[in-house]
Parts: sequence; structure tokens; C-alpha cells
Amino acid sequence: MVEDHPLVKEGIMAILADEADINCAGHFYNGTDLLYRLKSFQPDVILMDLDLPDMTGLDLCRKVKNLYPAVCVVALSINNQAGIIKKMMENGASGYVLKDAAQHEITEAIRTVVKGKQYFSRSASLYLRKADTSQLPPLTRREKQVLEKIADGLTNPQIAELLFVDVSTVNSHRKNMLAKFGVQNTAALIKLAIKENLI
Amino acid sequence: MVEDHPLVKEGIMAILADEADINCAGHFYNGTDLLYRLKSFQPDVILMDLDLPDMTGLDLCRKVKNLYPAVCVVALSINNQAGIIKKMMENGASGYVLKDAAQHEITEAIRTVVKGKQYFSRSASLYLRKADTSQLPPLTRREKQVLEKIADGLTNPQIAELLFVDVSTVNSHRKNMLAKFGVQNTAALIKLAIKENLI
DNA sequence: AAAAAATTCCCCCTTTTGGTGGAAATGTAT
DNA sequence: ATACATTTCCACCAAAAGGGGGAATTTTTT
Repeated sequence: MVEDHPLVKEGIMAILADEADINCAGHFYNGTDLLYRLKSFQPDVILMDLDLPDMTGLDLCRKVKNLYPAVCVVALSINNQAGIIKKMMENGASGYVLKDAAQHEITEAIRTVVKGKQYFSRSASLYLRKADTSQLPPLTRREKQVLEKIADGLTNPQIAELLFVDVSTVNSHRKNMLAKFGVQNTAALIKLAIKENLI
Repeated sequence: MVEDHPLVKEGIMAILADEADINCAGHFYNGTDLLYRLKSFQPDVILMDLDLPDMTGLDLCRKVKNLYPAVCVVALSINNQAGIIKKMMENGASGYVLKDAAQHEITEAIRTVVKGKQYFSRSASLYLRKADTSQLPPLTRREKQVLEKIADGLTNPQIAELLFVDVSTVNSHRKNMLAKFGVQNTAALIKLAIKENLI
């Protein structure tokens, strides 16, 4: 287990202690410690928090799966963004359990992924389904750049200077984003972008 | 204890189980259940999550303290907004423990508040200090109303119509907020407002 | 009751944004 | 190679936002 919140760590420990067929091989407060330990011993499953002090769960998961493909990773997160869930699965995770999960969901997740199957906690799959129906149009690289500058309070002329392009170009990107998201103005665009974790 | 996340609940239970002088009198998944139980029995301390399914921690804390002033409330939250911490204390809470707290901080909090003192976990007091130095100017009621409408993508004329005031009035509020927060335009205002949990 | 703050409205003027409708030049994937 | 998407730019024009200043009225606080 990699989990930097002692409260959650203790909770999972307590839940797992009751299970005869599940044994906790070790606990780490950050990704570096885990990677070091994996050199000498690979567990069947790694429960991995996504908000670690030294690296993102995305990076840690990729690293672990590259070095030891046989190890199953179950992501553990308070983050319910469908985008993050999808990215974790692309990075090789086998399961995703939100921290509001019920006790049995943790043990269910472990037992499911060691069989080679995927597991999502109830609330995680809810979010995935919702994201499927109401997915947002993707932003291009350039649009994302412009969006960040807009959010920082820069005007089109200022952004144009920064990116070495014409004002009309920046304005095009801005207008394209408004159209993509179906919002009326920059204020609504920024709100949506932040709420959807785009910036 | 009032806590709707089973993982955290189990963690706290496990931590408290090791302490001879602390005894968990009961656990509830929502505020209503707690209030019902308090009619027949009042514990010394209530550990209270702020993100409950049926009511906000702010409301629950106020209700509990109004009905049973002798009970000490310790807020338990992933939320590190200084504003929320201050509001909880104003509503009668005795302590504030963030969910990234170390094990001993939970027990320390409980032992401290029963003595009538206040307790803040390390990270909570860090945030309080930071908020003291870099505090944001407060928004008035009207400004907050206008700000929400702006964030929803409404223009000054539209907001004016909604609030039955002149466009110039709405514009004044908008300009005042820009000046208060020292930002250049609406985009930066919205970003700041969301990041600071004002909307 | 007096002082302070909030809400309301006004002026003038410049800059920025947003709407419509293009089009050419790169990349990128099939 | 050939579609497709992205990035770049153009014109025109209306609407909205923002900067400067001022001022009257109502609420709230002291």
C-alpha cells in the first residue's frame, strides 16, 4: 500500500486485517519508497493513492507497470474526475476505488484484480458512466495554452505577444473554445474549465 | 463520530481502539442520525466530518452546539480553506483536524478539547497562518450575487435585469470586485473566486 | 445620533470581447 | 497520397468590459 494519509491507511489496514486471504506486505508514504522496495519483492496487488507527496499516481503507476508488469495496481483516490480514471487505466492500472467506497469494495477490488479482471468502485463507475454520456469536447494543445493565459488574466494582445502569433489567431482560439463548450463568454469558459479540471 | 467515508471511519476507529482513555460511543453516517441519538445521550466529544450526505458540517455543528452546548465538536475535513475553518470555529467547534493528520493528532485533539481548549492539526494551523498574512478582501452580499451571475456567463445587462437594477450598478460591482482582488479582468476574477471557494 | 459601509446611479471614453464568415498553411493520421 | 485536424491569419462590426472620476441614498455598525 502506498498512502500518505494515516487515517485512510489505518482504515484500510483495519479492513484488511479481518480478511484471512489478504495479507498486507508493506506500507509506504511515498512512491520512491515503494519503487525501492519492489526491487527485492513484488506483491500481487498495490493499493496506490493518487495524491502522493513525491510524484503523481499517474507517474508512479506507469513506472511500476513498466518495471514489473505482473503487479496489479489499484488506484485509490478522492478524485472523481473521469479523465483521471481513464488515464490511470491507460497507464496500466487494474482498478479504481474512490475513498468514499464501502469496506467490502476494497477487498472486492483486490480479489478481482488478482484474477486479471478490472474493478471499479460503485461511485467510480457512476462517474465513468456519466462521463460517457456528457463528455466534453477535447481541447487542442494550443487551445489549452491560450486558455491558461486567459485564466491568468491576460488579454488577447498580451497572449499574442507571448506566443509570437497574431492577435487574430489568439482570438480565433478563444472563439473556438467558446463554441466548443457552448458557452457565451470568457467567464463561463473559465468556470467550466476549472470545474472540469482543465486548468 | 459522524463520518460517511467507511475507510476514514475504520481508520479512526482503529486509532482510537489503541487508546485506553478514549472510548467511541457511536458512529453515524449522517447528521440526522447523530441528532436523534443526542436526545438520549451526549458524548464528551463529537468527531464530525464536514462533507455529510444530508447537511453541511457548518449547519450540523451549529445545531449540536445550540442544543447541547457542553458537547465539544472536532471538525474533520479534507477541506483546507481557511474560511471554512474560521466559520466552523464561529459555529462553536472546538477543533479542526485535516484528514492528512498524523495518528496522534486525532487523539491529541480529543484530549485537548475535553479540557476546554482549542486544537488544530499541524496542517490546519499552517493554513490558518497563511490565511492571516494573505487574507482576501471580503465580498459584500450584493457583490457575491453579481459574481455568481458573472460566473454563470451572464452579461451586465442580463444581470441588471435579473436583479432589477441599472446596468451601471452591476458594472460598478464588477469593477469594485476587480479592484478589491487586484485582478485585471473577469477571467482572472472567476479563476481566483473558484480557487478561493467563493463560488 | 453619528460614522462607516454598501448599494445605487451617472458621466466620458478606450480597449477588449464576441459573432459571422471566410481562407491558407502546416501537421497528422489513414 | 489523401483526407482530416490544427494552427495561422483576414475583414467587419456590434456588444460588452474596463478605467477614471463623482455622487446620492440606504443599511449597518459604532
